[in-house]
Amino acid sequence: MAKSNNNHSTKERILEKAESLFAEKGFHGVSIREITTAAKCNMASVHYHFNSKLNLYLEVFRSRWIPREKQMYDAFLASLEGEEAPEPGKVLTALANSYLKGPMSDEESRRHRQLIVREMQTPTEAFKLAANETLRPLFTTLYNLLKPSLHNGSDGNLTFDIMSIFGITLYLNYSRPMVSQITGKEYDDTFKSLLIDHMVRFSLNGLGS
Amino acid sequence: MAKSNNNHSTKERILEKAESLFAEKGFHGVSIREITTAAKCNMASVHYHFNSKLNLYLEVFRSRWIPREKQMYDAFLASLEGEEAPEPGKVLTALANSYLKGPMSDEESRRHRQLIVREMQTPTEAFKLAANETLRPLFTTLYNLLKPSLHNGSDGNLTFDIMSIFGITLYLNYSRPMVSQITGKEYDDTFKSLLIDHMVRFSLNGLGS
DNA sequence: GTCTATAGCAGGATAGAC
DNA sequence: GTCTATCCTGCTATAGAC
Repeated sequence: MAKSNNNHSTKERILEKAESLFAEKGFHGVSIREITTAAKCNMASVHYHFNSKLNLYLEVFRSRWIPREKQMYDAFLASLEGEEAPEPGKVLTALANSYLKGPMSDEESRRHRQLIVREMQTPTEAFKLAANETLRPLFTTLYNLLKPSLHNGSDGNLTFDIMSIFGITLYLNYSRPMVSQITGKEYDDTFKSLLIDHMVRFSLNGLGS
Repeated sequence: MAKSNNNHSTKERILEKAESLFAEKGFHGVSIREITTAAKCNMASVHYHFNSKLNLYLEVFRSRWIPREKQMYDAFLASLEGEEAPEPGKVLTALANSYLKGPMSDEESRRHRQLIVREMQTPTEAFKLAANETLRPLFTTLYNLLKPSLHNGSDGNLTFDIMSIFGITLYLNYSRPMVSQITGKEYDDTFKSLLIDHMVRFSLNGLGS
């Protein structure tokens, strides 16, 4: 299948550049030409390996996005060390560390979340994949972990709470340019850990626990 | 300029359909053909009235998005009735009612927020316009209204808090399909007021006041 | 498995009649 | 101000050599 004497086969290089460009510009904003130029190969390779542009896009999710998201989910579970009923503060800290820190570079994690936000706006088959294989399990786990700690036992509220925590997490992805544009201030080194601290504090307060 | 015997001139019909389609599919996802078919006029009209597709897109912001956002901002200010130091609960309730209820239909307000979220992901000239003319004033106003009530006097925290409130507000726009897809539950009539209640409660808690 | 060459089509933009 | 007709570019996809 892959050329055996290459660290990164053409197929892998295409997937990598495709993910990066789709995240940055969206499906319709990128051409196959652009992808293959970046991947230093010919346009025809995309059709040889993936049949079509749309299928390349879906393959980005299948072979890169979903496995990466599952890794973060596993890291999240692992950092709770199988505790029966961890406190909400511990749950949210574990969540933030696994999903916002994790092993990825800033750029990689930014792209990762850009892809799913684009899918939320204009869902394709990829969103169903992501929802069923990663988002729903995470939601269910969070729901079960947080439910016992709430004095206010309304299920509906907790559902919305978790959606808001998702929202903050995704949205903070875009905060750096926004904060600069809107407040005029500049953030750099400390920005990431500030975001994580904020996310934990705000969400924990938001839950009302 | 406009045909005087028409309630909605061709120019207006183009703007209206363009806004709707750009919101739904993004700039690159829509063709001029699609817009003019929906507006029941010919392709050449776009170039006659707007010179180019990009300029039509920008004009959607200039002549529709920004005035609408300003209306909501004014309604927000009006509902505070010039109080000196309203409590955070009152500020957030006014915010939610002006920005999430307001005079718009559900579909209209959904499109309104879709446009700005797309700009946050892939900013064009339109984002600068929106940031300078509407988002920054709103941010500054909220900052000044909320600052006196906080026991924790850190400026940086309040900046992030407001960004998170923006995030929740924008993200809840997409919640209905998300909640259904992820939880399997269905929401309908009561969904909107549930969202508003949730947004006020969660944000108020999040602020820690 | 990767390349060149090209088919075939859809896109934005323009010219000019009315 | 609105239309028809058309240009031309850039796109996806395919054929076929190596």
